[in-house]
Amino acid sequence: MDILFRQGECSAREVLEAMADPPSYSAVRALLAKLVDKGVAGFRQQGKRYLYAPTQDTASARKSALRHLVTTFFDNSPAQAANALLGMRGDRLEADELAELKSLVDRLEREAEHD
Amino acid sequence: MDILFRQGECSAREVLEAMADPPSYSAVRALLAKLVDKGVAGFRQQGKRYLYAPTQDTASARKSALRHLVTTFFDNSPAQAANALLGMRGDRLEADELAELKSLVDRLEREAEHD
DNA sequence: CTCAATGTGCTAAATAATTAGCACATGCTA
DNA sequence: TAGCATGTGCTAATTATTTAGCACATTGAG
Repeated sequence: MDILFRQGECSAREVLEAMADPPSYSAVRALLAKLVDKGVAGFRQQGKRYLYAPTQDTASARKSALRHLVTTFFDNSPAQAANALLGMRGDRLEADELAELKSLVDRLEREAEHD
Repeated sequence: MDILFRQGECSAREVLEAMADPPSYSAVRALLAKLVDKGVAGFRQQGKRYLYAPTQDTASARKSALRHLVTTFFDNSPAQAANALLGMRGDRLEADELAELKSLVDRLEREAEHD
């Protein structure tokens, strides 16, 4: 599923190639079929091949992944998690993203005072 | 593993009880034994029972979980992820956490100008 | 002490996942 | 057109996981 979310629509072979420690092609096909009949993935036919994609929309998948991570590793504190996140270096930090973050923090601060 | 990280050291039965859709007790025992011999979990004996815990330290487990999430869902942009995180409502947002966040954002801002 | 609860070690059977590999269809190139 | 690469549908066999349940040890209550 992670691969489908990261890469978007992809074929059985593409999923296989994206896997860290790939099983056989047959196993990947069986797995994708299982995801489909569990309902978490869907597919469409393009030419001769099937392209698989998650059924859940990205926004809600993101939200539940975040919630899970915050629950598991950060004792239900999103702020603590955000803190750790901003400490990750070496990745893109665009100016507009920063500005947005700043205004978010400001807003949260005002809301906190408000209580 | 998530359960071990969330709850810390726990017994086979506790793991079973914490599982969303629990298999049999035997299956949990087999699973924990497998985690141990894969090296990702360890255990110590307390009285008659075994308490299992992750071998990886919390800090690095957090870091790799974050990295994985950012890669999978946020196109490698920690700022975007932090943004989404701060948008999660209904959880603890302590004043000191906010202050820390604010100073972090400020620091990142200065570093950005610096380039 | 005696008994019940709870834990581990173990095993054998059932169930599920993975694998290799076939037939057959489609797209591409020579 | 013919040949090859790549795709699906399918099956049978191997391998892994899950299960129930046994014997036995330890803990705690009465």
